[in-house]
Amino acid sequence: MASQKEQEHVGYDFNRIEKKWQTYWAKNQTFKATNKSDKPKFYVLDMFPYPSGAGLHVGHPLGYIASDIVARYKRHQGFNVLHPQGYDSFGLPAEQYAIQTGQHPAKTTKENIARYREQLDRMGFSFDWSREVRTSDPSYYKWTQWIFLLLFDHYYCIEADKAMPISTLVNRFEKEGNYSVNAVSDPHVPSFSASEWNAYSNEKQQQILLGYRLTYLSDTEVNWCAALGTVLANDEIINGVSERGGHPVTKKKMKQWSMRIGAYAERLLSGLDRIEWPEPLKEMQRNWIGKSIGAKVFFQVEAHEAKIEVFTTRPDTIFGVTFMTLAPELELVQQLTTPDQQKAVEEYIEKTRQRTERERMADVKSCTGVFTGSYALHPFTAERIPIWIGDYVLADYGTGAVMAVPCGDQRDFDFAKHFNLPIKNIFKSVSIEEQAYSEKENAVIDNSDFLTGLSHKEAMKTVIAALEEKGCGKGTINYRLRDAIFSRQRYWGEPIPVYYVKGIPYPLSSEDLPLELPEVQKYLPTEEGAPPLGNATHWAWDTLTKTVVDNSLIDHQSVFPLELNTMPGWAGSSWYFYRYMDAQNSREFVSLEAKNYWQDVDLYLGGSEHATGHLLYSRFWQKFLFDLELLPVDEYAKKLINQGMILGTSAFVYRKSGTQNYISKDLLTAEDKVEPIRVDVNLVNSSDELDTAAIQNWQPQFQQATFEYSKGVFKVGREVEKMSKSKYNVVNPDEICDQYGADTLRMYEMFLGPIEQAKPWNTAGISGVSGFLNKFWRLFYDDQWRVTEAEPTKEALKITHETIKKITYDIEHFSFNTCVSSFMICVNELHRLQCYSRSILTPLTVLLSPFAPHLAEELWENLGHSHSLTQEPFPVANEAYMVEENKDYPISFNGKMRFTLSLSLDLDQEAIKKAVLEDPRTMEYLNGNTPKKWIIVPAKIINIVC
RNA sequence: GCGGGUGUGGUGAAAUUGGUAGACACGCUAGACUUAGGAUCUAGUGCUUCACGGCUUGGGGGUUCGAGUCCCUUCACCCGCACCA
Repeated sequence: MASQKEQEHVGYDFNRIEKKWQTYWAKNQTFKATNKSDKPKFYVLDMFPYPSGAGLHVGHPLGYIASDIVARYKRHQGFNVLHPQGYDSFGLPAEQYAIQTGQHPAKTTKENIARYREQLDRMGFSFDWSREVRTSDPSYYKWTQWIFLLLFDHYYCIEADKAMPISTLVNRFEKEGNYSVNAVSDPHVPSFSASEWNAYSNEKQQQILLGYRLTYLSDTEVNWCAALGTVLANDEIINGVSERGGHPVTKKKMKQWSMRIGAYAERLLSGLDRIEWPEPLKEMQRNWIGKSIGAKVFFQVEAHEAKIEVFTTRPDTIFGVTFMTLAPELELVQQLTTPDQQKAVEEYIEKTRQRTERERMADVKSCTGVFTGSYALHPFTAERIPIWIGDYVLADYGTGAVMAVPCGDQRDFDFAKHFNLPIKNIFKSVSIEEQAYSEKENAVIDNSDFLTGLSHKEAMKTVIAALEEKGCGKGTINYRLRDAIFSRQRYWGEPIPVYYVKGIPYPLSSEDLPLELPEVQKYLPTEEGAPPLGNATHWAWDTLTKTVVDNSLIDHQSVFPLELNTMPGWAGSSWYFYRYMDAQNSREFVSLEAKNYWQDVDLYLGGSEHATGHLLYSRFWQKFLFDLELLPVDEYAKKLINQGMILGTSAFVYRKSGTQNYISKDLLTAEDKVEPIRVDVNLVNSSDELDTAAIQNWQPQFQQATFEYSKGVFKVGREVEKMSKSKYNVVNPDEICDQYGADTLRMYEMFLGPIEQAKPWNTAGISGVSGFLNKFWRLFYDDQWRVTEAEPTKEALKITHETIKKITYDIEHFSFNTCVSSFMICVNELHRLQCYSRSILTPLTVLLSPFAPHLAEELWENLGHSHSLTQEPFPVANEAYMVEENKDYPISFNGKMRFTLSLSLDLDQEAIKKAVLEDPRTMEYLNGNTPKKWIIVPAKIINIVC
């Protein structure tokens, strides 16, 4: 049998061993975590995968391997480890597959999950599968919907700086109106007294309350992707096109659910300082939140009731204002436009509306705008300031209006130059002939009435005080973070548990959750253009009659009384790490005992691509649930590591234009006109040589192909890019497991390089790791059992303890690649020393187990143990074994005596000091012409002190 | 444009606080054993030189007895944000 022959030279039978131990672990529930333990807890979490139809490729397990090493290591260290896994199983691909094939997304999702599970199991991960979650499972999304209802039922109180029940807000409105209420709200909420509030109709009251709720329904300018038929969140758009599919995105006004994440902007920002997340990722979140400190200024419009509110970070430059610019989308624009400018303004608005996001972004340089015909009055000088509109001003940042100070802002400067508007210099001894002067530090304000002569800092203070006193401005902090759109026009997502009466949304009772997805005939929008759930009319009425107690509250006139949109992908992933703590609980989202015991995630592993999506939204929900005292901490992950992506190495063949003739890469010349064509990387060997026979069966287009070989081989071109099915560069972990075994795959992925680095997959080096595991095996077996009871030599002890020390240190620092190297050195040494001593091999087996768990278990059993080594204490290095008798150790000597030994032995520092001072070489150094700052401690000193 | 990161042999990469640069592995070269194999083992392998030696961490400069590591400057590549007032 071929496989037997293979095993013969491979050394150990990984197929048998891996299957054996995977079965053993499953049967004995070896990795099941308990929610009660005397041991300290440790929670290691992976970002759960979306189960796509393509299955796992070798890039996916990278993070899982790293986290598994940590989980197993921590178990050895005596921790009660929670290491769960689940599936983020709502999502677009399953739905698009459903549209094409009519297969229910639940069915394909289930199949994909089964496939994922099979692949994950093969790699020997120590997941506690009894805690598995699936976001698309009603028993899970029940609680996602429940959290939605909580958000609906709360508002953000600025005084308390936390979320509070909407009922307390209603109480205040009834007693005092909203004049003194300090809450985060929609800017359009009117001011009212208690008597006005009490006189409002229920609809009006509900409308107002929506302006306060942490999730709310509003007409929002959204990113509409026509090709996908849905809206997209800002983080789902990359370079102006949809992240998924790369379709164009335009602005559109729609009634949408949003999440008032802006209320948490400051806490999301300050919380970053308390968590150990990668600095670049924190920086990304800081940028996304985009805090800027400045002021709001109100400009009275001449001969008009309206005031224009602007936000500026440079109120100190207010005397440099020569015009104002409004975003074209602003409603105010209609009111301000004078009759003779009407036509121009309308045309301009229409033009900007039609531009896609991408066009607008691509075209940053051109300067466009129109004069509205109106003027504003300067708050201090009452000068007339022309009001323009221009699409360089964004409607959804700040107030959508800017006071233009061309001398201090380059964009205002360019606009002024382009439209020949005046430019006034308010900076002392600075030329603004060529460009604006945007420097803050050295600016001295000039030509500015009471601000003249002040520095930027002083002027800021003075002008804000003056504005506030005059009642035409206010110091303000502005955030770039925008409220997150929460509605998706999709089928395969959590239904939003809301019904409508006269257009006003009311929540379903939490008793009636989950609101389950209905069966539908088709997964496309209805003919009226409503989302797919619009196809399930009977479902809507059934739900209402079953759940809404008061029949009179049901709007029988409505065409469709239930919410048709579903939740976005990030809803289910924003809290799943708490569900793992108590996954089976049907009464609570997580029990008090479970959350109090596990508290939070100690180590979270995942990709940095979630920086401004999942990782920000989940922090937001965390803080909200913390405010409600439903969670014990307000940051859920103490430490986060971004594993780098494993990239594919695509292969290309070159076809001579217009022919079926392919030419080997090394024969290509610059004159050749060729088209590069991707071919399956599995048909190419590690020397970039293509199997030209196999490729003719791969795709029909190659059946007629002729190949121009070079020295008998056909070379392909290579390019590193993202691993993806469509690029034919996917390497399947199953194949690696078949050929080398899971332990080899695990160690090789770690060996590839630092965990945080992106790196191309390359199978070439795997034989080194495979060889190492066989060498390890051969310390135990070489035709026969060779473990001895002999006392190890000093040398063997030294290398062993050095290895233990190094690997412990490296695991703690997530430097798994160097761990593998240390193992290799150790095993090579032991072979050289012919050391097969049980007292050496026993600790090494435990040491290896986080990396190559199957092999370690097998060897452990062969060493005579009847139980799994999972809970075995991790070996501890004894550094006394590491001292070499005839080696000198450097000690640094920085003026003062300061000892830095490469060993952390518990040495008598005073004794060393004395010995060093007495050593003749010390005086030699100290008296030498070139004073050295470091000296060598002779080995004998260490020996003396030891 | 702004913010962040990375540059070390043919390749992936090591180098705890500044202290023998290139550990470990792939690849390559030679050899041993072989029922000739993608097994195992030994030796060699940064560049340069016959050799002694010299040079070497993208380039240039600085601090230091000593710099891959710290500082300045410059170049290249990667990632994120992008008219944010």
